[in-house]
Amino acid sequence: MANNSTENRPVRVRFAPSPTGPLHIGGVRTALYNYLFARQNNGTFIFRIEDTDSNRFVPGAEEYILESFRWLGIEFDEGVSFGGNYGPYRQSERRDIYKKYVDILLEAGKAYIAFDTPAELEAARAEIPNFQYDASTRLKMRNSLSMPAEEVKALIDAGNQYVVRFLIEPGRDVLVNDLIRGKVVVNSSILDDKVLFKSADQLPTYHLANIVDDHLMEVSHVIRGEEWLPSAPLHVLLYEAFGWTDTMPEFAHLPLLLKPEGNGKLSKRDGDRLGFPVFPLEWKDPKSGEISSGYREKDYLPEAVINFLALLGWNPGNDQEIMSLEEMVQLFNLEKCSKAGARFNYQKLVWFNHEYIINKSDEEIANLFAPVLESHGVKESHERIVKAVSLVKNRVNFVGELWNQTSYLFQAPESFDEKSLKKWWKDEAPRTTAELCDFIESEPDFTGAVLEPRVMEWIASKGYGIGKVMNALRVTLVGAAVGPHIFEITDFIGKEETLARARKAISTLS
RNA sequence: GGUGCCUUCAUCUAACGGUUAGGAUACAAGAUUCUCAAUCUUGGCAUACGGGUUCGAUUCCCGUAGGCACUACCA
Repeated sequence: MANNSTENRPVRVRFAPSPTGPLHIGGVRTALYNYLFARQNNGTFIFRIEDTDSNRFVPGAEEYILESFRWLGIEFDEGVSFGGNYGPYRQSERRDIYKKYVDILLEAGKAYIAFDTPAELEAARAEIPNFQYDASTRLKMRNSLSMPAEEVKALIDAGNQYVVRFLIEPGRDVLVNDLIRGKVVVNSSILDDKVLFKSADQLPTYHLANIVDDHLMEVSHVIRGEEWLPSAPLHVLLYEAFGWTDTMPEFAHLPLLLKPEGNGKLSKRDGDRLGFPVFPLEWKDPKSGEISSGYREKDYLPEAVINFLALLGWNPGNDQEIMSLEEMVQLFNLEKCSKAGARFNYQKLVWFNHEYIINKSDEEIANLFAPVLESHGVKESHERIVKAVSLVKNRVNFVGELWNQTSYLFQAPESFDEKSLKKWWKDEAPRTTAELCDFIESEPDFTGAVLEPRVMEWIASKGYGIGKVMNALRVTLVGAAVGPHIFEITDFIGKEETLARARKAISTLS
C-alpha cells in the first residue's frame, strides 16, 4: 500500500446509496465488492443513506434497498437500521455536523460564499464557451471574493440564498492513488469551485457530506464506481483542506457495467427493452406507477445473481466460476479487478442460474417449487415433489420452468402436441399401444426396473420398433415427445393412471 | 468541445517480457438415448492500428483510432 499511515487501520467500508429509486444492479455489484472486502479483512460494512438532495427523495426507496440486500444475502454491520457508534447514518439527520465543517473551511479561507443564481450561472455558461466557476472566472462572479464584506453580510441578512463554494488553487498536480488503476494525476486548474453547501435547504452537496462522513465514520477504503474517478481529485483536495490527509481512505474505482449491446452504461431502460431486469427486486414507481421488473420476481436465485455479478469486473485468478459467497470472501482481491467496463451479458446469468439449480439438493428445489405447484392447484406430498424434481431438475434454467416439465406427472395431459402426434401417433401406433397396455396389465410387477426388460422382450417378440412403441406410449402419457425416461414416468404415475391415460388417448385420438 | 479512464475470441476473462495466447458463456458438429433436454467430446472465433525499447513483446514507452465516464445549488 502506498499510504503507510492507513496500512494497519481497521477496515471500514461503506455502501452509500441515495434513496432516489430502486437499487441499480451496478450498485449491487459495488456493494458486493465492499462486502467481500470487509469480510475478508474482518472489517465493518456500513450502510449510509445519502439523501442530501431533498428534491430527489423517493418514498420507499430506502426500504427497497434494504430488502434487496436481505434477499441477496449481503449483510451490513452498521448504519441505517443496523445501528452503530458513528451515527446518525442518514445524511439528512447530520445537518449540524456539516454546517460546522463548512464554517471551518469558510473561516480558513478555503471556501467562499457565492450568490449567483442558477439562472445567472446558466447565462454565463451560454455566453462563455467553456465556462467554469474557477480561478479564471470567480472574481467576475457575485461572491465573497469579489464583493466587500459588508455587502456580503447585507445580502445574507436580507435573506438572499447563497451557496458555499470550495476555493481551488489552480496549477497544482493532484495525485489520486487508486488501488485498481494506480496513480492518477490531475491538474487542479481543470477542477471547478464545487458547491459544497446550499443555504436554501441547509444541506451540503455530495462532495462535502461524503468527505466529512467518511472521515467521521473512519472509513478506510472507498470502493465505488468509476463515475467518481473525475471527482476523486476534488475529494483529495478536501481531505487536505481539512487537514485529514493522514487518515484519508484508500480509493478504488470499479469499472462500469455496460449495456449488453450497443454503447453506454447499463441503464434502467435497457432491462425491459432486452428482456432482463436491471433491479434486484420488482419496483413500482410511486409517482408514475410504472413497474420495473426484478430478478427475484423473474425467478432468479440470489446466489446466481451474486455469482454472476462478482465475475463482472473481477476474477479469482484461476478458472473457477461457481463460487459461494464464503469462497468469494476468501478469494476476493481488489488488485484482480479489471479496469475496463464489462458488458452485462445476461445469457451467462441464465447459465449460472441453471448451475445453481443443478447444484442444489432436490429437497431445496422442491421447497422452492412447492408454491408454484400450489398456484396451479396441485397438492402433493413433499416426497412426491422431491421425486418429480429429481427427474427433471437438470433440464431447467429456472425453478418456474419445472411446471412445464412436470405438470404431466401430476395431471393427465389435456391436449396433445401436433408435431409429436404427427411423428409418433400414426399407422400402427394406436393398435400397438393397445396391445402394449394389455401386456402391461397382465404383468405382475409394474416396477420400472422390472417392467422395462419385460416390455423390451415383448416388443422384440412382436417384431415392433422400440422407438415407435415407446414414443407412442410417451405421447399418450405426456401429451408430447418430451420428458425423462418413460419408465421413470410410469413409476411415478402408477399402473392404474398409466393404463387409464393410454387407453383414453387411444379412444380420443383415433 | 474540455479533462480523465480504458482497449485479448461475439461476451466475461487468464497469461503480471519467453505459452501451440488458456478457461467459461453463446454458437456449430458429433456421441448417447424411446423423445426432449441435460451430459460428454470436438470445432471455429481474439492480442484495435502504427511506431519504438528488447535476443524476444498481449505484457513496457510514444502516437493514432475507438469506447466509456465526468463536465449541476444530482448523487
